[in-house]
Amino acid sequence: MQIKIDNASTRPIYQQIIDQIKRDIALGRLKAADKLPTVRQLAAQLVLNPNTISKAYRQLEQDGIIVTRPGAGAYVAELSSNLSKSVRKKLLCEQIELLVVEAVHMQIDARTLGEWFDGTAKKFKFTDSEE
Amino acid sequence: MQIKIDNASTRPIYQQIIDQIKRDIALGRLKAADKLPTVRQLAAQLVLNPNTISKAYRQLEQDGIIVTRPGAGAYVAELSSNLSKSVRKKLLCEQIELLVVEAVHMQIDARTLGEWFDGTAKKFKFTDSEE
DNA sequence: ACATTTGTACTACTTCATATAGTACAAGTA
DNA sequence: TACTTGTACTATATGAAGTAGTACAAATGT
Repeated sequence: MQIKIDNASTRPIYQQIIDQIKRDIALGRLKAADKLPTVRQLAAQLVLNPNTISKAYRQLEQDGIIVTRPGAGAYVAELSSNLSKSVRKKLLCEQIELLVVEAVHMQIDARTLGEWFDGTAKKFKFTDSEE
Repeated sequence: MQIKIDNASTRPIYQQIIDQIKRDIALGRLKAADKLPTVRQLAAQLVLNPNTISKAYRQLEQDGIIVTRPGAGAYVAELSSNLSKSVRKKLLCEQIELLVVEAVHMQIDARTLGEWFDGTAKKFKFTDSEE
């Protein structure tokens, strides 16, 4: 596990850990059933309090991203979502709006933003389209 | 000004105000030189402390989104960005990554996400492309 | 069976962001 | 001059974030 904490960031540490684990899974670097570092291992490696790692793992388990078992460890779960399609669309579109608003205020034109979007999306392992 | 505060949201109130003013500008509902509500007006309307509104306005002025003058009021500024293109790209692409990671974990395929992205972007008034 | 490892739960504490409350002031407006 | 407006300041209360330390139940390895 290669996780980097940016202490200058306003983003909470436990959230940065969540971000990077979810990112590694979405990139395909972590796959279902892969073992994650133990809470104490990762805490030692990042020089953080174990409670902070535990908080990140707890949140990831809550969201169905990983499975944890005391004594065994933490493992990547199968991709799944218990949310309805409409709720997922609502959540994502809210995030898309914030992104687009930022782009407009940065005076980035629509074509350029679209290119950056496509270029970024290309790196990730999406679920197959249902066609 | 039509601003709605979601008290159930984890997003700070002053940030919600910033979000919605930037959104209205990006949508074209607010244009350069338009007058914003006074701090005390908006505080009374939303039943909030004037300091909270002031914090939002201060942040917006800091980001060059609005111009404020004591005695006169707050006005929408011209669109501009003092950031280099590379910094803007970095900031936006980080936000795009977070969005795409969320989409992958929600099992939304690339084509669907692209459609939602285009559909949302279409509503906003982008800077013209330089072609 | 036993010792170890692992995630979890809990309390206590510090620090910082958020939000409110109230006052005061300088600049612009009428 | 009287009023409005954004700003600055102090003080206070609340909650999140992070650290520190202890304890416990479940899984593992021997």
